Amino acid sequence: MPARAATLTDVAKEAGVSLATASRALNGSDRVVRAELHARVLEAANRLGYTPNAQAQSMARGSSDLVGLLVNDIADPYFSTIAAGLASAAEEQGLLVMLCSTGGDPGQELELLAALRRQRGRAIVLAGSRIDDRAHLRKLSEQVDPFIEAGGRVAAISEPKLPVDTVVVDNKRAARDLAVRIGELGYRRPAVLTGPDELLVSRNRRDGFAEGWTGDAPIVVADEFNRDGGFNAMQRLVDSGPEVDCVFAVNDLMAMGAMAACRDRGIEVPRDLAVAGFDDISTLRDVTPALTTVRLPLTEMGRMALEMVLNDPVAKPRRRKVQGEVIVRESTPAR
Amino acid sequence: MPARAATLTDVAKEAGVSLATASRALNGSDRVVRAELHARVLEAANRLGYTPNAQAQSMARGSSDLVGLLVNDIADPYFSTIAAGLASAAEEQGLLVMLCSTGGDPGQELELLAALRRQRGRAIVLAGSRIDDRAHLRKLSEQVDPFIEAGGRVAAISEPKLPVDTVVVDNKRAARDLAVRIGELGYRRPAVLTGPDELLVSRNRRDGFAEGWTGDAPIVVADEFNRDGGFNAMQRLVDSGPEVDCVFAVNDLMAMGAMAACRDRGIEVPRDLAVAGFDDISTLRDVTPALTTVRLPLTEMGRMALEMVLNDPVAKPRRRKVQGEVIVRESTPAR
DNA sequence: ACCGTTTTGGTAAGCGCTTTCCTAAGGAGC
DNA sequence: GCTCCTTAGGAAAGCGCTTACCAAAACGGT
Repeated sequence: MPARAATLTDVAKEAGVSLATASRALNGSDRVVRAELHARVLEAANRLGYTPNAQAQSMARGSSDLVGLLVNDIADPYFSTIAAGLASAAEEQGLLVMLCSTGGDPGQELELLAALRRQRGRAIVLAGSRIDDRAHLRKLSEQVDPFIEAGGRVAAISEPKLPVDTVVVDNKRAARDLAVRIGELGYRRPAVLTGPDELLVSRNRRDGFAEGWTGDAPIVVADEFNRDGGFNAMQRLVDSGPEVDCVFAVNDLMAMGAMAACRDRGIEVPRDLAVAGFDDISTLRDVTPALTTVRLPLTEMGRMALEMVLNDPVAKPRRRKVQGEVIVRESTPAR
Repeated sequence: MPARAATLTDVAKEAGVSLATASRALNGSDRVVRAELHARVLEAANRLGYTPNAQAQSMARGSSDLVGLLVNDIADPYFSTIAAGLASAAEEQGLLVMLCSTGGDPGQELELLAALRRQRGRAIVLAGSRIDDRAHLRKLSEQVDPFIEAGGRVAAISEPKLPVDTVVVDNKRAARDLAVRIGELGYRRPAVLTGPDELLVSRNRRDGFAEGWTGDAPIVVADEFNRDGGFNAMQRLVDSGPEVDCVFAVNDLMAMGAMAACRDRGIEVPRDLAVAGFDDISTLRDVTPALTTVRLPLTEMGRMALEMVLNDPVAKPRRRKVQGEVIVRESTPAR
């Protein structure tokens, strides 16, 4: 028993036909093979348990059926939901997804992007949050540009900082809408728990909220862009003791952290303090009090990105704006 | 400007050396290249923006740096956490992960497994929950066996139904432990919300709980293995109106659904009814009431699977048992 | 000065496919 | 019966690499 898989050559030999015929019979081609031979080849392939070698096919055909997906953290429900959408769309197209998780580290992001490039996939989707760092953006471009130059396709799901097709969430506007609704509900003194300043998502959500807010400028507390960041930011906010009747955390995970911090401090949500989040993570839809948030079509965004990246390339990068929908729930009752 | 990436041949030409020398200089080899030539090649590669073609390398070397990961649903936090662990371990090894999400459909699983096989990755990790279906298991084996025969490696994270290295969660025992704790806390009439009977995880958790329970056999209500399943099962349980003081949902998502159903029906958790889950999904650690559950080292399990699958193959499939840890929280207060 | 070892660069044979060309055979048309 | 198409199989040239294998040069020892 050979420790190697059957090759097309083996199949051809077994069927008593030429390599070319075997190829034509098995792996779709416009050329027709006589029915009898066709059957013989199929049978031989079956007998040998032949599976085409996709790598060799890509080489020979000059086109691969792999697409790369680069996310900040696949364990984060935001990204895993996007990934699910993209993966299901990819599957429909007969494509395979190569997944990379950067951990939010720009250096890592570059390295993984390079790895993805090496694989010569058909396309790469960048779903990491963009960081406002010119040097890093330039380095990204240095990877992305030649890949595109060589016929690869790239799309992003993020703030539109790279000159590629981008699914861009209108964070600012959604946050503005949220601020307006919060105001309408009768709140007067909001605080914003935000992520690091370099993170564009975080910044835009914060700024959007501030824009939409008509009263005094909200207090802003920054920390990490995750659950613990929300927890810590909330603690600091409480400790610094300003009067606040409502807290907007720039994502649902931070909001959960914030609510946990409230619990620790004996603050009851929403009686003593209202809380709102952003993203509408599905896993969190059943928490109590139900979280006011901004719903994003995450699955759809994954699909859209794949669709864009497979479309015929156009000279000018497309932008596809996605609007978030404010969902008011119990965590911000009318005052 | 050519619409194709620079190849090693281009680099060799540019540097005025042979293809072999360029290869040796750029892509690690035991053969040494004189410093001067080495520098010249590096420079040329740089000038041309050369990126090795990983597919071609795999072909030539006869070994790839891709590993496949097959999960039920990457949007499910259970799997996305495992994926995160596996991805980070893969990254450390310089491997790339190909991700497939089956949606729990066995047919899909087979198809995606075939796709993964075609890619001739170094290894494949099956993280889907095993279904108790001989025919399907046989079909899986028909894909797995030849892949292994041909030098591929396969591991699973699931119930040990396939003859491959497996990370197996001791679901039965953990559920038993949980049942014991629930009993100790003073509960007398538990119900179990379980998934479909074919799903082994679900069955083992249910059976384990029953084993550990010393009183009358718990009522069992089956539905889907997800949030909505928990919701529906809970509704049915309530409507059928038996006396129950505690509900064990076989995973956290079902538990969340169950709690939501309780809320709908005006049942207060944990005052009127206690609820426990399984998995300890990190996103849900801050819900109120805090959920009693069984903690699983999901990230670690992903890493373990990769480690196993990269280890030297041994004749006998290894089993690496993982124990869950019962975490009692507010949702099951002592009575 | 000579022979046996190291270096170290190059040549060419693959890896498993697809696809272009070529050629032989069969059919149509007159 | 002959030419002109059409059809279908096969030979072989790649795709972009790695890696035997070979050969030339440099080196060491005597």
